[in-house]
Amino acid sequence: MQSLPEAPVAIGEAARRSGVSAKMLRHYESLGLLGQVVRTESGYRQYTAADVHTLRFIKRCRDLGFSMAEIAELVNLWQNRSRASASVKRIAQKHVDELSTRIAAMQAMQRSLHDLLQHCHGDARPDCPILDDLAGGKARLHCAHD
Amino acid sequence: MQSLPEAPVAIGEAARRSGVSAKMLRHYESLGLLGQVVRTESGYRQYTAADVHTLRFIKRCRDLGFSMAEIAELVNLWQNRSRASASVKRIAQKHVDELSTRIAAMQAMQRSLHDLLQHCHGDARPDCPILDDLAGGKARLHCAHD
DNA sequence: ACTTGACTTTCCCACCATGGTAAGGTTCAA
DNA sequence: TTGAACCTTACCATGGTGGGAAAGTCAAGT
Repeated sequence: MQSLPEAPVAIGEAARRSGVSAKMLRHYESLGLLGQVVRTESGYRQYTAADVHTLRFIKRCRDLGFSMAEIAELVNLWQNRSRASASVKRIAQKHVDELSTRIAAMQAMQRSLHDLLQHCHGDARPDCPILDDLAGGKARLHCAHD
Repeated sequence: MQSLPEAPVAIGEAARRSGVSAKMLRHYESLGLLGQVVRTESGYRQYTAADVHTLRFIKRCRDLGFSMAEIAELVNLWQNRSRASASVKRIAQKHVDELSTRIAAMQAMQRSLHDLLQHCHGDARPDCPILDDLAGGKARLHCAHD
C-alpha cells in the first residue's frame, strides 16, 4: 500500500522525493532550515508534504549555486508573506555578481593555459614552455596575439 | 644588513618572496612538495633560493587553478630533466577541460538567474517570480527568448 | 646582562557541503 | 521468528586555507 501524497514520510522517501540525500536532510535540519521536524514514537523523522516542498526549494537553490547562508535567507523570505521582493532580488543579484567574478577568474586562467598549451609541442622531449612559464624564469609567454 | 639573495632565509622572508603564507609553506612541506627543508640548530626552517623558486612555481600553479595533486606532479616533472613535455601538456589539457566544464556549469546558473532577475520587479511588494520559480510550484519561467 | 618585541615552532580547531562508516534500534513482510 | 530494509546518533574525511595558543629563539636597545 502506497502512502498518499499528503501523508508524512520517513527520511528515505523524503530524500527520494526531494532529490536531496538523507544525510543532507539531517544536515539541513541541523541548520534550522526546516524548523521542527516531527518524530514518531521511536524517533523516526516524519516529513510532511510542506517539508518536502521546502527541500525541493533548497535543492533548486543549491543547483543555482547559492550558499547555505543565502539559502537560509531565501527560505525565510519564501515563508514570510510580508517579504519585499526587493530583498530576494538583492540576494539573487549579489549571487549573479559573485558568479560573474568567479567565471571571469576561471576564464582568465583558461586563457593563460590555452596560450601555454599552444606553445608546447607535447612530445617525448623534455623542453616545455609550460614549465618554463610556471617557473617564471625565462621570458613569460605573452604572444597569444602574434 | 640585508641578506644576499643567495643566502637561505627564514620562513617569513620566504613567504614574502614567494607570495605564499608561512602557514602554507609548512603545509606544502608536509605534502612533500619541497623535499627536505634545512633547519638551523634551533629548529628554524632555512629556505634556499631554489626553495623560494619552487614556491613561486607552486604559487603560479595555484593561481592557474591547479589542484595540489596536479601541482605535485608538475613540480616533479619540472625537476625531472628527462621528463616528456607530453606529460606536462596532458596535465594542463586536463585542467583546461575541467575549467571548461565548471565555467559552463556556472554560466548555466547565471543564465537562469539572469532570467529570473529580469522578471522580478524588486520593490516592496511580496510577490516574487524568483521565489515562485525556486519553489517550483507555479509555471517555471522559460521565456528568456520571448 | 636584561628586557622587549618580532619571529618561529608545533599542535589543535574551523570553515563548507558532502560522503562514508560503524554500532545499534525499528519496522514490516515472508 | 528471522532477515532485509530502514532508521538513529556519532565520528571521520575531503581540500586549501586561516586562526590561535603555548612555548622557544633571536636581535636590538637599555
